[in-house]
Amino acid sequence: MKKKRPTLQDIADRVGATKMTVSRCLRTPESVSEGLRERIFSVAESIGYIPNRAPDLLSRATSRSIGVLVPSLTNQVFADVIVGIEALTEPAGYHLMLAHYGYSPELEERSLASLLSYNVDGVILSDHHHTPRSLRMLETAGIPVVEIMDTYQAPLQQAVGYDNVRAAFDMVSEMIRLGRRRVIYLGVRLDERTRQREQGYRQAMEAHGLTPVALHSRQRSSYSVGAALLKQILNDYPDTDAIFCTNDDVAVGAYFECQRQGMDVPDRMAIAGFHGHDVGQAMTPRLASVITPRQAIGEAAAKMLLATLQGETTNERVLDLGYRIECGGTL
Amino acid sequence: MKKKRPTLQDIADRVGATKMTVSRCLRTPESVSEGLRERIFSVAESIGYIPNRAPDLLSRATSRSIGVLVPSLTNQVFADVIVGIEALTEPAGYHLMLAHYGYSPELEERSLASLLSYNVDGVILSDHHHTPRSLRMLETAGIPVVEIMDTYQAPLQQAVGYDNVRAAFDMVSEMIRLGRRRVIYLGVRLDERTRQREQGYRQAMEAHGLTPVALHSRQRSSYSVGAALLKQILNDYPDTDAIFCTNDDVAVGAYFECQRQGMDVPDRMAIAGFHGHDVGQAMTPRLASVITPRQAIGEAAAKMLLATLQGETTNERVLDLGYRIECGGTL
DNA sequence: ACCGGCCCTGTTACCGGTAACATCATGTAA
DNA sequence: TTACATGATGTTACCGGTAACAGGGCCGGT
Repeated sequence: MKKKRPTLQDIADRVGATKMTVSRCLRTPESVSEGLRERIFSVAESIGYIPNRAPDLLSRATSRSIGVLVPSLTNQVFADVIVGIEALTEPAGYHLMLAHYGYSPELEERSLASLLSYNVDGVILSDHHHTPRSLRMLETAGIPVVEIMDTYQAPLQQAVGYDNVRAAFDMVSEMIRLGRRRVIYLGVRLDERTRQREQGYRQAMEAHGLTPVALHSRQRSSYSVGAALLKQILNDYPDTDAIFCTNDDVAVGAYFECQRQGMDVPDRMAIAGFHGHDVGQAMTPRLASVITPRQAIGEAAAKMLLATLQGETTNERVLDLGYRIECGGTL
Repeated sequence: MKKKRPTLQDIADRVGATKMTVSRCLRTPESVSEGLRERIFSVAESIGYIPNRAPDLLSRATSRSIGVLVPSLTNQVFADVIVGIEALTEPAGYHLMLAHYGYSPELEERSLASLLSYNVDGVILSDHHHTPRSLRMLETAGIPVVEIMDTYQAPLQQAVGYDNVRAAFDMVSEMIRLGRRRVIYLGVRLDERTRQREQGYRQAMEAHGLTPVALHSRQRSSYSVGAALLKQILNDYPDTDAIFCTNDDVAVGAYFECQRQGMDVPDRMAIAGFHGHDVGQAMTPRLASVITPRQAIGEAAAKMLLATLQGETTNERVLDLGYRIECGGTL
C-alpha cells in the first residue's frame, strides 16, 4: 500500500492548472506568469516533487545517461578512469550507469544488454574484444561508443588510451639497457592488456636475443599473488635478475617477498610494475613503473562521447595519451 | 538520422501478429503456439531486438534496479561492498545503479535525486547523515532503504555494518594492553566513520588515563599522506610510541616512512590500521588492523533489500556483522 | 447438436512527461 | 475600428510495453 509518488498532475490539481503548464514552469519558469509560477514552485516543494525520467526514456528514447562498462571495480585503475569520466559527464547533466563484468565477455554482453535496455545515450567500453551479439546490439542501438585503455587495435568508433605493447616494450628495454638479462614477466588473469604487455615484453627480449619467460597466476591480482609468484620464480628460475609485472600490486607483493628472502632490490633483483599507483610511489625504494594517464583517459573518453552526442563529427578516431617510464629505485 | 531501434511492433509486423502476442511470446513462450513462437524468436534474433525497460519504468514505476550511493569508488572498501551487493542483486535480475558523492551530503542529495528519477526500487546508502531534502525524497519515494557500514546510529529503516566506535576502542585498548602509552590517532578527510573511530580511540585512551592526540590531513587518503603524517608526528610528538590509523593506506604509508627513518616497527613504533586490506596483510611485518567484513556487508544489505522488495517484513532493524582484531607484527 | 471450457490471439487503455498545435485575452499599429 | 502580433494557457497525441478483458476456434462430454 505504498503511496504513489507525486506527479506533475498532482501539482497542477493543487494550483488549478494543467500539467502542461506545470511542466513548462519547471523547465522554463519565465514562460509562466509570475503568480502562477510562485504557486507552482511552492506546491512542488511542499509535496516533494521528484522529477521522473521515465517518460523521456520512453517517448524520446533518450535517458541523459551514459553506460560505462569496466571489467572490475576493485581494480584501482578503473576507479581512476571512472572519476575522470564523471568529472565531465556530471556537469553536463549526464548520469553514469556503471556495470562491471569480471573480465568475461559473456558477462559484458549481459551488462551491455542491461544498459541498453535503459536507453543509455552512449557507452564507454574497456575492452576491445566483444561477443558477436554485443557487436550486434551496439550496431542496432545506433549510439556512440568509445573504447578506452588501448590504442593498439582498430576501434569500433573511437578509442582513447595508450599503447600497452609499446609501453611494455619500452620498460623491458630499459631494464635490459641497465644490464638485466634474465627478465621474467609476471601476469595475472588473462585479460587483453595483460597479454599485450606480455607481447611487448617478448618483443623487447627477442630484440636483444634474450629468452622470454612468462609466469601467470590464474587468481585475481593482489599483493599476495605477487609474493607467491616471486617464490615460484626463486624455485623454478633461481638465476632471474629482474621481473616485469603486469601491475603494481603484483610488483609490490613481489618486492615484499624479496624483503622477506633478504634479497637485495635492485642489486640482486630488479622489479618493475605498471600504472604507477601510489603504493609503489610511496615506498622506498620507489617502484619502477609505467605511469599511465588513467584519469585523463576517462576525461578524454567522456569529452569525445559528449561531443558526439552534441552532434559534432570528428575524423579523429584514436587518441593516444601516452605513458611515462618511471625508473624509481627498483631497477 | 539514426535508425530507430527495433520494437515489439517491428517483430509483430514481420510475423503477422500483434505486439501483444510477441510480448507474451518473449515472456512466457509456452503461451504461444509452437510455429508462431519459432518465427517470433527467429525474427527477434535476426533484427536484433533489445528489450526496453522504459515502458515498465513508466507504467509501473518500477525499474528492477537498485540505487547504491557510496562516498567514493577509489576507496577499496566500497569496491568490496559493491562486489558483495552485486553478488546477490545480479542473480535476482536487478540492475545496480551506482553513484558516488565524494563524502559531500549535498552531492549525495543530487545523486539521490538522479537515482530516484530513474525509479529505482530501493536504495543502499553509505552514510548516516543526509540533508533534510534527501530525507524528504526518500520518504516521498516510499522505497526501501538500507544503510551500510555502521551500526552505531538509529537507521532510517534498516542497517548493516559493524560498530566503528567499538572497533577502534578495542584496537586501541589492545595497543595499550601491550604497553603503549603515547598512542596517536591519524585521520584523513572528515567523514563520519573517521570521526567515530577517533571517538573510540579517545574513549580507550581516556579509560586508561592517557591523553588522546589526533592528527588529521585534509587530503584524501593515500599512502603518501600516511608518510607525511608520520613525519609530522616525529616533529611535533617525537616520543610517540604507537599510531592508530583510520585506514590501512595511511598505516602502510606511515610504515614506509618509519622504514626510511630507520625506526624499528614495532619496537620503537607500533602501527595499526583499519579494514585489513591485502597490502597490509601481504607485507612483513604483517600490519595490525581491524578486519571488517566488507563483502559480507554488501551481501547482507542486498539480501535485506531484496527481501523487503519481495514483500517480506522483518523487525530486525540493525544487523551487526562485527569485526576482528588482527595483531599482525606491528604491535 | 449443444454447451462449456480451454487455448490462442486480438483490442483497448494506461503509465507521465512534453512537442505541436489550438485557443483566448490583451495590446498595438494602421 | 480592424487586423494582427504577442503572451499565457489548454488540448491532443505519442512513446512501447503489458494488464485486463474480449473474442473465436476447437474439443469433449452430455
